[in-house]
Parts: sequence; C-alpha cells; structure tokens
Amino acid sequence: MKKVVVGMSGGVDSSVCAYLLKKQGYDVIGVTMQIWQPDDSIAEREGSCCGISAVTDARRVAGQLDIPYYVMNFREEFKKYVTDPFIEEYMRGRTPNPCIVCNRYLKWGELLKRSRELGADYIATGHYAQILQLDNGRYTIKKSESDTKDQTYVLYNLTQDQLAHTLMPVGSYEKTEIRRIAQEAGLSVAHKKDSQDICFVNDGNYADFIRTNTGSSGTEGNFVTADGEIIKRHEGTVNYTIGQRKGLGIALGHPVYVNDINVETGDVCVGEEDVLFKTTLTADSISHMGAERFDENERYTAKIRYSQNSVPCHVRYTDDDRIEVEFERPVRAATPGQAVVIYKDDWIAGGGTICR
RNA sequence: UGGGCUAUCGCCAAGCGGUAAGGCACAGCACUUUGACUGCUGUAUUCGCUGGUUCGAAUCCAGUUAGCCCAG
Repeated sequence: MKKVVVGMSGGVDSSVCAYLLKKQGYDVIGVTMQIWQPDDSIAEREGSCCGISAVTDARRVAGQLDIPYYVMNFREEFKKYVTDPFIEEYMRGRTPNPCIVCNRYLKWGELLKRSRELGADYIATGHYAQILQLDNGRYTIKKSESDTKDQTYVLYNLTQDQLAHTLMPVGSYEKTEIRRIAQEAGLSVAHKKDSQDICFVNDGNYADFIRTNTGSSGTEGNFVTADGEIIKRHEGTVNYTIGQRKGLGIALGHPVYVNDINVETGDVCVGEEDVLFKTTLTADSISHMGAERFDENERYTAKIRYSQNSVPCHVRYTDDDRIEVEFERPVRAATPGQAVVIYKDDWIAGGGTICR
C-alpha cells in the first residue's frame, strides 16, 4: 500500500483530499504544518491556510477519517524561506508572492523531505490543480476542473522530483462538488469558510507585519507624478504595489495608480492607469515544468498576477536564466517580484519572477 | 487704505428662489492564498457667519469674517 502524507490546513479542500485518498486505498497520514512563532497573536485567526484553528479542525477531521495525524513544526524554515524573504523583497520595493515560495520550499521542500523520512511515497494537498505527466516524460501541473478556483499559478515553481511525488485529487472536482463530498462524508469542516489572504498576516495588514518585524515601512518619501511634481508624503514604500489605486489618499478628481516605486529616492510615482499596460516583461529565476526549455516559436499564454486571465505570448531567452515575454495584447501592472506563469494549453510550461 | 472676486462634504465641483448633481478620496460588502485591479453600496437635515425679504433661499438683500487679485 502506498503511503501518502496529506498536508491538512483544517479547511474543506485538504480534508476532502485526505478523505478521497483514503477511499482510494492509500495509507494516509495527516500532517499540519506549524509555521508560527509561539507568541504569535495571529494564531487564533480563522480562515487562514495555516493558522492554528487549523490544528483543531484538522485533528478532528483526521479523527473522523481514522488516520494518524501529526503536527510538525516548521517555524524556523518558514521564517527562513518565507517571511524573511518576504520582508526583504518589500524592502527592495518589490511585491513578493509568499504563497509561491511557501509551496516550493515549505510544502514541497521541507514537508516532502520529512514525509519521506516517515516512509511516505507521496505528499498530497488540497490544491485546485492536477498533476499530469506529458508524453515527453516530464511532469507538469494542469489547470483545475474548477475554473474559478484554479490554483496552478502558485504552483508553477515545483520541481520534477517534487511533482513525481505529489497527489492532488481535489483538482479534478468542482468546488461545489468538494463541499458536497465533505458534507456526505460528514466532515465537520464541510461548511467552513474558504481561506484567503496571506496566512501569516493579520487582516491582510502585511505592512503592519513588516513594521513590527523590522521597525520600518520601507523608504520614506513622496508621491510624485511622472513630471516629478511632488503631491504629498507617503507612508513608506512598503505600503504600495504597482497598479495600486486604493489607500493612496490622493484626490485629483480622477483615479491615480502607482506606476513605479523607487526605494533609493523614496519616490512613489503615481499617474494614469494606461501607462501600466505593457506588452513585454522580463523575468528571471526561471523554472521549467512541462517544457524542458521554452520553444521560442511556440505560442504560449501567460499570467502575471494570481487572479488575472492569461494572455497569449511568446517567450525568448535573453540569458540562461532570464526570459523576455512578449504578449499579444498589453497586460496590466507587471510587478517585479510577482510571478509570470507560462502555460501551454491547460498545463504549465514554466515560469519565473518578474524583474521589470 | 481704496476697487474687484470667491467662499457648497477631506479635495475638486454643479447649483442662479422650490426644498443639496457628479468626480476623486474614504468606509463597508463582494471577489481574492498578493490590503492589486474590478464590482456593488454608503457618505453634507446642510451650503463661511449673523440678520432680513419670501409660503419657501445655497440661490435675493444687508452686515460680518476669511482668502485671492488689481491699485498702493
């Protein structure tokens, strides 16, 4: 019997994941990753993918499914791989996506490692995505059946070895079906609210998180226009991301958006929305998934933000670890630090981190 | 010190005697594993102040205050 460790967040999806695998005959072990410092006030927070209410719910579900359940401590690794880089990126004026690095280095890095030590053949999660092995032998991630819940974007970074040892049974269902399965199985979390927001941040207030951890909100400075006119002081570069409109407090009669962030000068450039639309971007830290290498003649589609639609594009290498993506129509607010995920049909060819 | 102009929500701004448009900002909700974008909803019993005319005024009149401009 194949042994699989299921990362259980206490939510519906991962609970159903465990349930489905057990039904399929796997030897299932439930694990919740503890990633918080003991004194964390966030621990009580509901609706987070890795909060602490997580543990009670996950444990209860494991009990209902009659599977072994462990809580594993990943606090140090989480800090090292996720929160510290998250803070550094913001300090550099970039907008990181912590979920992506958490997946690569925590869930599929550290958790898979420890699962293997337990003798597991696979790890599994409740992501809305599917593992697919292509004719070329490579593993890739295919979009979920549940279109609106598709989570492939945050998984583009996984390695071949990781994918070869991963199961994602939830990805072949619609969200509504997952809830129904949970209910029919009598799982206590069947009606729990979906998780959202960055899990380690309270109320979505990531700037507070950075301030309490570093005593800083990035570089102080001004909102300026493209011609260098100073509008007013801002609250630190960390509070802004490219394309942002809300929270600027600038009333010019028409909406203005963050166009650029300069941590050297502290300037946060604001202006019209149309300048945010561009047809090319460059990315580095390239990872290849379904494609061993991108085919420069191939027409792909790419997504540059979690909940944006993908846009047809071509990919060109400017370096071994650097690509230029040219879109067929302009994309909005390509933001350094965010990922560009490149799809062929409904599976991931690869991706990278946007540098500009 | 004369002459003129303007004072309406945090910002801008309609209104010109009939019972406070709109935009921006802001807030809430929805969406969301990125406080992004987006969508929806909400936001002045009150029009610098004091009186007056009128059935009725932000709108007319008088005075008053503040700011701006031109003459000094």
